[in-house]
Order: sequence, then C-alpha cells, then structure tokens
Amino acid sequence: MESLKVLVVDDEPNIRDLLSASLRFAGHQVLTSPNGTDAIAKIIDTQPDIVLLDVMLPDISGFGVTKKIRSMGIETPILFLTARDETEDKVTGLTVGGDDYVTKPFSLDEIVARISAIMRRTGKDSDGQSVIRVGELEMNEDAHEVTVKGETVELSPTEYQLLRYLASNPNRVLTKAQILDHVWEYDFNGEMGIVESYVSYLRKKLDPLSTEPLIVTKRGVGYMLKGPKG
Amino acid sequence: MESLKVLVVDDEPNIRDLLSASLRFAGHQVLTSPNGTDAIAKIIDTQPDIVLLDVMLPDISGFGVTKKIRSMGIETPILFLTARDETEDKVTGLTVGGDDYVTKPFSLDEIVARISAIMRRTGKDSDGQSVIRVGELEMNEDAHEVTVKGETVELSPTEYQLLRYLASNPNRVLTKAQILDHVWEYDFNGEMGIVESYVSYLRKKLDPLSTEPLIVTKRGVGYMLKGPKG
DNA sequence: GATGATTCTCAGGAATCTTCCAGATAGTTA
DNA sequence: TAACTATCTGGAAGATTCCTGAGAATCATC
Repeated sequence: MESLKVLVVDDEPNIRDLLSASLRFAGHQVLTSPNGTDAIAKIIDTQPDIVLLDVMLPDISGFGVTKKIRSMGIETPILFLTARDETEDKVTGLTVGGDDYVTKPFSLDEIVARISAIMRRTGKDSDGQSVIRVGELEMNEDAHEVTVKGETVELSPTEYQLLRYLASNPNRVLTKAQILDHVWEYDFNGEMGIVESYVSYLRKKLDPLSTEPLIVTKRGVGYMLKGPKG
Repeated sequence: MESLKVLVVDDEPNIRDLLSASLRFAGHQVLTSPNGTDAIAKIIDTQPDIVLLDVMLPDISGFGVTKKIRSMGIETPILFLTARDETEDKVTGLTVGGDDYVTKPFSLDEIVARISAIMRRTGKDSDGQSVIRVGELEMNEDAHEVTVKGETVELSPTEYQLLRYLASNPNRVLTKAQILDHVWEYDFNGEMGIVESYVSYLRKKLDPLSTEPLIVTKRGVGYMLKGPKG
C-alpha cells in the first residue's frame, strides 16, 4: 500500500500516540486532532485520505463531525473508533459508503488491516492486494479465508489475526512481545504464554495440510513464518 | 552503519558507562542522562537518533518519558531496558512502531545488534544490510538464520551471538576476555573456559559444511574468524 | 437459557541450552 | 624427550524455554 495521509481524532493522548507511532511506522503521514472542532478544520484544510474518528469526543461527537463534513461534500472515508458498550445499532447507521468501525480496545494490526480494506473498497489504493500469499499459505483478506495448498482452514478471530501478522512478515523472526503488541488489544495485560498457546493452535490446524511446518520456533528469540527462498 | 547520536538513560552509573564506552567504540556519538526529567530535556534539545531508555527510573518512568515525548510529536525510536522480572507481564505497548526492548542483564553485542535492527526497520540506516557475509558463511539477521555454502545451520542463542561477534570482526583476533565482554551478559561471573566450549560447539556445527575451518585458534591470544583474503 | 466456540491461564513434561568439570589432545619450552 | 601449558571436547547437572492438554471464564448463537 502506498503512503496515505491519515488523520487520527481522539481525546485520549495515549490512543493518539499509539496510533501515530504505529501508522507512521507503517509508512503513513499522520496528523492528529484532540476534538471535533479541530478535526473538522483539519479535514477541510489538509484533505486526508482517511480519518480515524473516535465517536465519543468532548465537544462535537464523531457522528456530528461526519455529518458536518459530508454536508460539505467531503467524501473522505472514515474508520470510527467506538467503545464496546456503545450499542451496535448506533454505530451501524454511521458506516455508510466505504466507512467502517472498530471497537476499543483494538489491536494495532486490526487498525492497519481495516485501513487497507477501506482503501481497497474505495478504490484509492493502487496496488491494493487483498490476498496475502506465502508459499503454500494463502489468506484472502476480503473473504477472511485461509487456505493451505488450496485446502480451506477454519480459524478463530485471534488465530486469523496472529497468522496475518506472521504472514505479513515472512522470513522474519517476531518476538512474543512484538506479536502481543500487534495482535492483541492494547489493554491486554496477560502473560506472553498466550502467544505460545495460539501458535500451538495454528500449528495444529495448518501443519497437517502443509508439506513442511509453516511456523518455526526460534528458541530464545521468537517465531517466524517460513516462506519460499527462506 | 553510519554514526548515530544515541541518548543513554539509566540511573545506574555503571550501566551508563558500560553502554557509553561500547557505543562510542562502535563509532556513535553518545549522550547520557540519569533520570526522566533530564532525559526529556535532552531529547527535545539534542534530537538523538535513538534512545536507550531504562524503564525503572528514579523520577519519571520510561513509559512516562515515552508518553511525554510522543505527545510532543517526537518519533525517535526507543530501545527499552527492563529488569527481567518486571518485564514478563508489562510488555504490552513496548514494541510499538520501531521500538524494541531488551532485558537486563544484557550483552553489549546484543544492544548494538538491536540498534542496528531498529535503524534498519525505521529506514534511517543508509547502508542497511541485514545479512552478514564472510566467505562461505552467511548470517541473516532478520531470520536469525545461518548458512554455510547455502546449508542451514541451527544455532542456540549464545552460539548465534558468539558467531555474530566473530563474523562482525573477520580476520581479526579476538581475545577470550573481549569475547566474554561482548557476547555474555555483563553480570556473568564464570570462567573464560566457557568461550572455549562454545567455540567448540560452533566448530562442530560449522566445519563439516565449510571447505576449510572457519574459526582459527591463535594460541595464547584468542580466536579469529577467517574470511577471504585473510 | 442452553449449547458450543473462543479466550485465557496454568502446570506437567519434553526439549534444549548453559555452565562447569575433567580427561584427552596438541603446541611450547627446557 | 619430558614436562608444562593451553586448548579441545564429551559428559552431566541444573536451568530455561517451549509445547500442549485440561479446565475455567467469557462470549455468541440459537
């Protein structure tokens, strides 16, 4: 995916920083805004490619921001950030067009994936690839479908996210800390042993179908998804 | 790697000196700071390329420092230093973006390697090469994979670190004392005989694949990794 | 509500790694 | 050649890391 101009709107500095760092690292240009009024001004002013918009803002709600800019003919796609307890009905009404939403707390990997999905749907992503291919493994992002040598594999949401993170970084060792930070929600405060458990789950599902083990353990370092020419 | 401006933040003078000396020797420009407040000021003031940041500081924690500077839009990558026991459950959020962490006690070689890795990932390293090549030996830093004449060799963490140190200084004799200081953790208080053991382990794994012995003994001096034209 | 899937923790056991030791080997000096 | 020293290497104890099954808690679905 090419570089995008992303506007992050959230009143919590922690969330803004988390997303800024992550998106900048992914190669995007990031602008931030702490409230609705400022956000509207920045959207008009800087014309971002996509807006990450918290629904609950101190002044104007994310809903209000959307109405405002849409009424001005600005069609920038929006990825809403909502608290989990806010009713789904309220949110689904918002996600017209290419928009989408994620619930807090989210995982960073999920945000990046959703942004890619939106850019694909709105056709603003030139080299948009919805299929991740690593050797015998294939992940169809649109269909959320995983196959190994053509055989479909059923994965739980967390399993899918873990595999996507590994498959996005083939032939590169990822530490358990990195995996935890990318795949699990940012407020997860459990042990790193859960990564081991999920790697175990994935292996049990994937390895029977592949000719050689896909996920290799680098003892003392982390895990790596082995691709061709590795 | 070109010369970097590195800020070392730790309240223990020993650690600061250890890292300073090591990084200066590696050709970097080093600044130090004993606490969080001073660190924030120095980061703003001097704009270092990377910060080595102890998590446990007398005033503001490493996390606090990170939040502060990130909220000011400073995206300098951070390498966190954490005690082993305080880590396991608190890793979440540490490795966001280009950041990384190492546990105390660490080995100096590991610090240098991690810095290189971060610089490669954040693209601030011009001649970023993740592969060390010495004659028939090849070390892929990303995959943590070692090959001799194309054949893969499985190494334990310590074996890998030792070989990396040797391979980073080809055709140059390294004393056992130097090797201990660079490869083993700074609080290691065993004998130098362990270097002999590990050299032996490496030879047993590497020599069967190479056309001539890779590691040569300079009796009374130390060891040397033999490269071409050596 | 009931059922089943999913997430997460925990603990035993397996596998690997680190470290030390001591006897074997090889190089050096008298 | 003999004695001495440095190095090599196999073995073993102990520590660490990883794997995986079992079960509790939570969530989703009917």
